[in-house]
Amino acid sequence: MKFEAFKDSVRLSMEDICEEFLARNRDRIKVKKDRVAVKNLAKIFEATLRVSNEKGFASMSLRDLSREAGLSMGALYSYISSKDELLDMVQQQGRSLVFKILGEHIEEIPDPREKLKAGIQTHLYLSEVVQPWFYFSYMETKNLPRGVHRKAIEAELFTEKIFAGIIEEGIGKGLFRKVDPQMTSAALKAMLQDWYLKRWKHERRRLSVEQYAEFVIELMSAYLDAKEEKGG
Amino acid sequence: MKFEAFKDSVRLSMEDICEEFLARNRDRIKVKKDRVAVKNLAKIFEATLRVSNEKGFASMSLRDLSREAGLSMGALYSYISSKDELLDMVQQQGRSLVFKILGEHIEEIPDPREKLKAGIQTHLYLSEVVQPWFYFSYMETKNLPRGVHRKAIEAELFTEKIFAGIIEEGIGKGLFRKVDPQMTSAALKAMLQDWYLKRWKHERRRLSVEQYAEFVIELMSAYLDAKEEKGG
DNA sequence: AAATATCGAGCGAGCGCTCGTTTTTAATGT
DNA sequence: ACATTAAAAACGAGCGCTCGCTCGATATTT
Repeated sequence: MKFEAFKDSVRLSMEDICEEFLARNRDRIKVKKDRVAVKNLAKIFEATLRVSNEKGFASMSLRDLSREAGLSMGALYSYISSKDELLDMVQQQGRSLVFKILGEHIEEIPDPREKLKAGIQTHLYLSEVVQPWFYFSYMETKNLPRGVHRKAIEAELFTEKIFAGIIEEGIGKGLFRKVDPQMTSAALKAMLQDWYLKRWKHERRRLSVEQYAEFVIELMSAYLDAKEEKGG
Repeated sequence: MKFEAFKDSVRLSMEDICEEFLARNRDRIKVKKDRVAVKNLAKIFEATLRVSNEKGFASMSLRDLSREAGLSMGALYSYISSKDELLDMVQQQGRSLVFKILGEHIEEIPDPREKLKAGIQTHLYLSEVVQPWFYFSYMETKNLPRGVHRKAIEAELFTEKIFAGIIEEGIGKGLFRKVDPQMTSAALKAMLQDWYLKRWKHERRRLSVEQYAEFVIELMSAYLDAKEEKGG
C-alpha cells in the first residue's frame, strides 16, 4: 500500500481525533455543546503536543498552554481537571489510535510474510500521520505516575507481541528460519520508533516514509531468510 | 571481547569520571581542594542521574538534588552556577566518554567486518557500564537551549558516521553487498540505543549484553552478506 | 586565626489552580 | 425583525505554594 492511499483511508485529522475523544470521554468535559467542545479540544491537544514536544511537558506551564491554545486559564479548566489529567488524556488517545489502526490493517492477513510487511508499513505510515502523538507518548511516558505508567509499558509490549507473534507463526510454517521472535521483534520495534523519534534526521536526508518502510522490510527479510550456515 | 574484560579495561567508576571532569573544568568549580571537589561532584552527578532518570530533569528541583546528594543548597552552588549549567555538565561529560572510549576501541582495526563487530560491542558494553549517562543524554537532549542542542545533534550524527564509514569501506572492499550505508547505520544505531533506553525490558527477559551484542551482529551480518537476488 | 567549605532561611518570580465576574449564544415573546 | 433573558462559555486577577538562586552566618580544615 502506498502512503497517500493509507493517509486517505484513515481519517485522522485533529478534529476527527478530538471527536472520537469527546465521544469516549463525554462526562469529564464540562462544556456541553459538542461543536464548541471539539473545536477547543483540538486547540488544546494541538498546543499541548506542539509546546510539549518542543520543551517537554513538565516545562510547559498552563499559561504557555493557555496562550498557545488561545483560551483563558478558566476556559482551559473547562476541558481538563488538572495538568496531570491532560497528560493522561493525550497518552490514552495516542494509545487507542495505535490499537485501532494497527489491528484493522493486519488482522485478516493469513500469510506471515505479507502480514509482517503490512504491520511494518502500517506502523510507519501511522506514525507519520500522527507523529506528534507518537513522539509525545514515547518521551513523556517515564514521567507518568505509577498506575498510568504501567498502562504505557503494557502498550509498548503489546505492539512488540504482535510482531513477535507474526514471526513465530512464520517460523512455524517454515517460511522464516529459526530466530528468536522476541528479540527480533524488539529490534524491529526499535527501527520503527526511530522513524518518529528522529524525524529531523530523516527529513534532512529527504527520506520518504515509503523508502524507509522498504528498507526496514528488506533488512528484516534478509535476517529472516538467511541460511543457517555460518561461514566466514 | 567479553563484557567483563571490557569493564575491567575501562576505568569508569563515578569517581574516575568526576576526576576527569574536574581536570577539564577546574576553573568553574569554586571548591579548591581536589579531594573534596571530586567526592562531592560524584555525589552531585550520581544524584542528578538517579533523580532525573526517574522523573525527568525539569521535574527535579534543586531541593530534591540537595537532599539526595547530601549537600546544602549553598554547597551545591559551589559546584554548579545554575541548573542549566548542571544539565550541560552532565551532557558534555557523557559525550566525551563516548568519543574517547569508542575511538580507542576501533581506530586501529583494519578489517571492516571486525571493526563493525568491535564497534557494536564497544557501544553496547559502554552503554551498559555507564547506562545512566547514556539514558540521560538521550532523554534530556530536546530540552537543551539552542546552542547546546546542536552539540548534542552533532554527537548523534558523529557515531552514526563512524558506523556508516565502516560499512562504506566494507562495500568498497567487496566484503558487504551494496546497501545504503547511511540508512543501515541509522538502523544499527536505533538498535544500539534500544539497549540502554529499554533496559527494564531486557533485564526482565534476563538478556545479557553479550547475547544482545551477538544478536545485533548477526542481524547486521545477515543484511550485509545477503545475496542481491530477490527471489520469493 | 586565616582560609576554606558548608549551611539554610529568605528573596522574588512563576507555578498549578480557583472563582466571582463578564461576554457570548440561542431560544423566546412580541 | 428586534428586544429580552437565562443558560453557557470565557475571562483573568489572585491564592497558596514551590521554584531557582543568594548571602551572611557558622563549621571545618590546615
